[in-house]
Amino acid sequence: MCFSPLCDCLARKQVRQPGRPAIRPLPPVPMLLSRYFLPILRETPKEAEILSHRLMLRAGMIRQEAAGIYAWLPLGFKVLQKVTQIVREEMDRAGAIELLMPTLQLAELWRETGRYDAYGPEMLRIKDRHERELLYGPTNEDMITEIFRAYVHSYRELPKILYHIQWKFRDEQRPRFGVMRGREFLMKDAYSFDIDEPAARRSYQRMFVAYLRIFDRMGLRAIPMRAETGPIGGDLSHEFIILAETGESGVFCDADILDLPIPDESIDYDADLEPIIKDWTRLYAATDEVHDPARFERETPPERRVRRRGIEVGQVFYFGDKYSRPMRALVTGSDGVERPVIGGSYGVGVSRLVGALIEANHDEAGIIWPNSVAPFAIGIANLKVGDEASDAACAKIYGALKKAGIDVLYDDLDERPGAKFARLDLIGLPYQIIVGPKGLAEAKVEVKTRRTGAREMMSVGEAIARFAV
RNA sequence: CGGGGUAUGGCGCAGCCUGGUAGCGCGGAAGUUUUGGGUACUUCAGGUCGCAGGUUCGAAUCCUGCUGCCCCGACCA
Repeated sequence: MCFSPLCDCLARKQVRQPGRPAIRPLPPVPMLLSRYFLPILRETPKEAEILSHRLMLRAGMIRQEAAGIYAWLPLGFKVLQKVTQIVREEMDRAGAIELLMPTLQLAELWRETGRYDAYGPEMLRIKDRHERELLYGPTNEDMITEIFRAYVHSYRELPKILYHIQWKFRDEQRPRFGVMRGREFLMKDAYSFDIDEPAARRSYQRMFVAYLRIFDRMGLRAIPMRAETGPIGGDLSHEFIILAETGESGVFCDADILDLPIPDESIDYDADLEPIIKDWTRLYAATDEVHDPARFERETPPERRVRRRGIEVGQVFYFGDKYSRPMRALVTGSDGVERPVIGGSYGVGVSRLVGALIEANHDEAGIIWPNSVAPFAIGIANLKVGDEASDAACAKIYGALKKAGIDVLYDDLDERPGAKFARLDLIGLPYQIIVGPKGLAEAKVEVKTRRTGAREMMSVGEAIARFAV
């Protein structure tokens, strides 16, 4: 089994081999609960309807500041960072290049594509002190195209995929479901630039495969579903949907999709990705918006027909010269002819993913984080603070795990055991090491796996060896 | 954007109909007690009752306007 702190294969392995510890300590910030900022709510705020929203509020992950606008408290922010980092690593692996564009954009830019007037009240418009019209970016096609055209003029510099992870604002008529449908949200948006349609198709495939890996690393089974392509047409648009009871859209797919293999980290993005895409798009998969019952029944045997609910966590699409033509983002081909660069864009709802992860991973007691995104990998509960043996055992375990570079939260508060159990279960750390006089009387501590509820008594040394490599 | 709710201490709520010094539970502080799944008790702190007007001797309560938030629909990463 792989224990390397630098290896990102662990989340997936853990999902497929439940019960085996796999810790991914990045970035490790060991913490004493007495020094942390973790405002747990015992009762559920009434405004929270959906489960992930309730749990995020109760676990002290977020605080609502306005409709659809949230402050990310330390625990929530840690998860958000871990999700962000996975997205970043997989984009980088696929050859995309990170930059950072501003949240505010000039209206003038959006007028070039006609989108300033077309976008509607969903776009937040602002004026500065000089009465210049600005907007809080709901997306960045216009700006990235502006950047691209300023510097790139030759096919020799292509292909390029640029991305950033930045806050967006869409003034939704009705924000709800906590971070799943906020007005302000964190999104990874990537943009590809190619000389022609076949090349653009290859960029699309790169992002498609990268998306399979991103969600897989978070322990999510995201199903690419053919989506509406808008005015440009073509067959190149997919939504990535994860199955969850509380999903917003109905989902219909072939059960076999759920077992398709995910390309591992050794994948060569420069190779032909067509076979992978074919595998993943061969079987029926559609949201209720584009669902074709007749075709579903024709192509999918009854026992493989899956009818569930799903949450959209990503979308990829090809848009050709929709922006490059009006904005005159032109590149010269090998034939010496200047033509609009061919583009696509690729979004992942990063902050939404945090909510979606909870929707897909919880029980009555609270959240159950997949290892790869857990805010802390392990929680240590000292059931009797002040008891010499308990304090010493906890200190030893905490010190060893900390030294091993593991993200560990040590509950050193002087509280009742019941409160500690309830809190640890609520915040959903994958493993709990429970230390108290009863166990220590037999020189044992208890290691509990949150997901399965399995408990195992072992010595302090064994508990440390279990997690620290 | 249509429809419906709601606004009282950090959180969850009662009080409003039938105006008369603002209450309960949780949480917080101090203490006693307890100690392996949210312990019990005592004491304490904490609220211009969303905002602005109006009616009245007197308004959380009645009237008018505004705002925030939530839910149901149509729309969206």
